[in-house]
Amino acid sequence: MLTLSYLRENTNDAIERLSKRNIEASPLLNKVLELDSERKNKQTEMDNLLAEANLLAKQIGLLIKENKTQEANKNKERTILLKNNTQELKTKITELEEEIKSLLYTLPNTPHHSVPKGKTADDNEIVFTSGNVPQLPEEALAHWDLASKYNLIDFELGNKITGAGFPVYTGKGAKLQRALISFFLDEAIKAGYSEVIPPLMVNEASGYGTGQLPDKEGQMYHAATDNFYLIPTAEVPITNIYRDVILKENELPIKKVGYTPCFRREAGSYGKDVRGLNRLHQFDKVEIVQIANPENSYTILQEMVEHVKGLLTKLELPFRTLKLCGGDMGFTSALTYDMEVFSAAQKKWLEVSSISNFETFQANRLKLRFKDKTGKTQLAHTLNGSALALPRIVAALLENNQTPNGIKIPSHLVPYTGFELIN
RNA sequence: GGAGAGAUGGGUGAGUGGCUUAAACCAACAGUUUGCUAAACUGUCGUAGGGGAAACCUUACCGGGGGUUCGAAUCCCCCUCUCUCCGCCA
Repeated sequence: MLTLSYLRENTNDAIERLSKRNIEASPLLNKVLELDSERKNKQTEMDNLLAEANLLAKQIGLLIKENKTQEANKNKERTILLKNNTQELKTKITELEEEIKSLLYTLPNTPHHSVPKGKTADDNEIVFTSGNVPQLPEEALAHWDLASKYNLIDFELGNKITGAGFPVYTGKGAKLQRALISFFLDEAIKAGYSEVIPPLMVNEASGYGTGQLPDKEGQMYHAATDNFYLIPTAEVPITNIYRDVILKENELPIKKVGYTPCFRREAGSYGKDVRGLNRLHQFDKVEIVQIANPENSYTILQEMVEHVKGLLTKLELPFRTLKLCGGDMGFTSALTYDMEVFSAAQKKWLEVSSISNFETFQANRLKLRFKDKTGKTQLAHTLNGSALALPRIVAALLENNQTPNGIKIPSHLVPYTGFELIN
């Protein structure tokens, strides 16, 4: 949620930035500012009445002690009158606050000034490309065929146990999952992140904190009896560690990494690019999260991008980095880089990571703040990125590294798998 | 699932209707002293809203929501959570 003070003081800046998302925000912002100033007036009015009532209440106490009952009763009448008036004001103020909040909830984050204009994924900017696209022979197999040829993943079995999008990994397929998870975690720890294993279900407050609620309610699995949500990403529980927290400046940046399964309903995306590992309801992901001083959060974003590039390089996968355009960026992000690997048999770029700076958008909802040098409390910046999401990495590894003798494991991964070849 | 006890500031913890402007201690921060560290001493030390150029003034907040009262951390009702014991169970 954008902060009111930012919108008040930088109205035109906000309108300009939001226009990159193809949003005409000025009518809504004017409405918000109008309601806000009305709220302030009512607040002042109410405070004055309450101040007088507080004073009278104190006097009544003294008067009763001195047995001046008559005067005390006179004051009582006046106080009752004041209280009645404050109650109306209170109701009005609450209404105004609710209205402002519900309007603000509909506004996405303001894009960073470097975000390109654009409407769809086609308008994203390719900022970096690495590695050569492998040329596979005619008879090369897609990963779902390789998965069944070598007994790595059983999609049908998952279908039986749960449903579509819940694969069962078996044998070397299972070991490969575990190897990738350990590799990603170790690399992150080497880069200074500290590991956490968070809960896989979160309560409503956490969902609101990172912005999945109320925006993407339908995308999360919901355990209705207890009103818990299955996490769509480790970002939710890990960032919420710092909900309602005031950090010291010297504690920043905070760097956390966590592996979790992720659960996504993917409502509305059936039938489109869902074959094999391309889109699942449950998948594994290692997530990096940082909480940063606003002064250097964009340096940190670059550092996170470099970290993920390093992972893909070590896995010897051809990849490219995209800077997302305004129209394709997530609701809560100010700047997002996507990482895509090339899956050689499908002949497609697959998104395997999304790295974003949310600036204060999440921190505002989370009430995640720090005390700066001058002793002032201000909102921190939150950032996160996948490092990495497993299924599409596996898809690319299987397809790109297939040979007549089997599938070759990249050398950096061999210490984790314990085998060099899947055959 | 059953029974009981609780929830007060960064922490411990006092506070049963006005003397609370939430005590006291600890932690933290700044300073004095010191060759350095420690100790001691002095001071500062919640969050949010409103007013003000500022000093400052003011309002709300003692798990959450409602109520009683001129006045509530304190009394009443509802909810949530935590702890202890019992039952079930990895």
